[in-house]
Amino acid sequence: MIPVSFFDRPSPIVAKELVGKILLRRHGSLWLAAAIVETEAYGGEKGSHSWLGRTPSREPMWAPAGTIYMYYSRGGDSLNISVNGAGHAVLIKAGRPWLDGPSGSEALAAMHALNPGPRGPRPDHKLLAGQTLLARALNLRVPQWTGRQFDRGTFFIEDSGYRPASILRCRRLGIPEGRDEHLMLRYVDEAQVRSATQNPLSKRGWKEGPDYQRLTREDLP
DNA sequence: CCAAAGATGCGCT
DNA sequence: GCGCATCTTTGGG
Repeated sequence: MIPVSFFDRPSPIVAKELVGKILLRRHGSLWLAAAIVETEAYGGEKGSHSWLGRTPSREPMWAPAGTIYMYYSRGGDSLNISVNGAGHAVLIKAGRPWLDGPSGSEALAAMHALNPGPRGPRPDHKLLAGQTLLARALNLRVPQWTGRQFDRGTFFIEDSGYRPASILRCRRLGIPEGRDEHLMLRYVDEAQVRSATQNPLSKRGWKEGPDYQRLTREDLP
């Protein structure tokens, strides 16, 4: 289990270093397992939920680093973790099934059952390719988890040793104009980009440098 | 009580 | 790329 101190750092650092880590979620006798493919960092800037005001449902954003913050929007639950800084957090935006987990392919079948597609099963690489899809496949709901801490008995994050060879850093998605939408606070494991919500490389008009940057070995821990 | 927005997902073109 | 379904939270009456 990743120590709480991991989260007690600025949101861009935590967001970048969470890419490739493993979410482990107990489901009956199984452990559902997913590798994190995409994250977004949120601080005190506009665009962050904390900027909208401190309300009961957003309170976990101000809780000590490592606290789970979940919210419901547009028909689905989303998973976040509070980090260093008042009202700062990281959003877990996409993942992929991790078959080297404790329950192997049994966990994969369970995740498919928890998150079926509208017309039959989804392709494996799309099973957790979105923030609400990820929460659904891991059976994470706002009422049960917001405001709580990770716990090695039911839900925690592990370092498998996997290190992305390159991470793409680009703009966050869904941020309205005028709300710091240009900030480069989204992080995607380039090797797993087909499990991300959008591919920065194939987005029309986007060029390396101004629109996205590639972080490689020297930039990564 | 109700309207409106919201860190989205999906199907169709 | 665009429109529509989704449903909780919020804030104003």
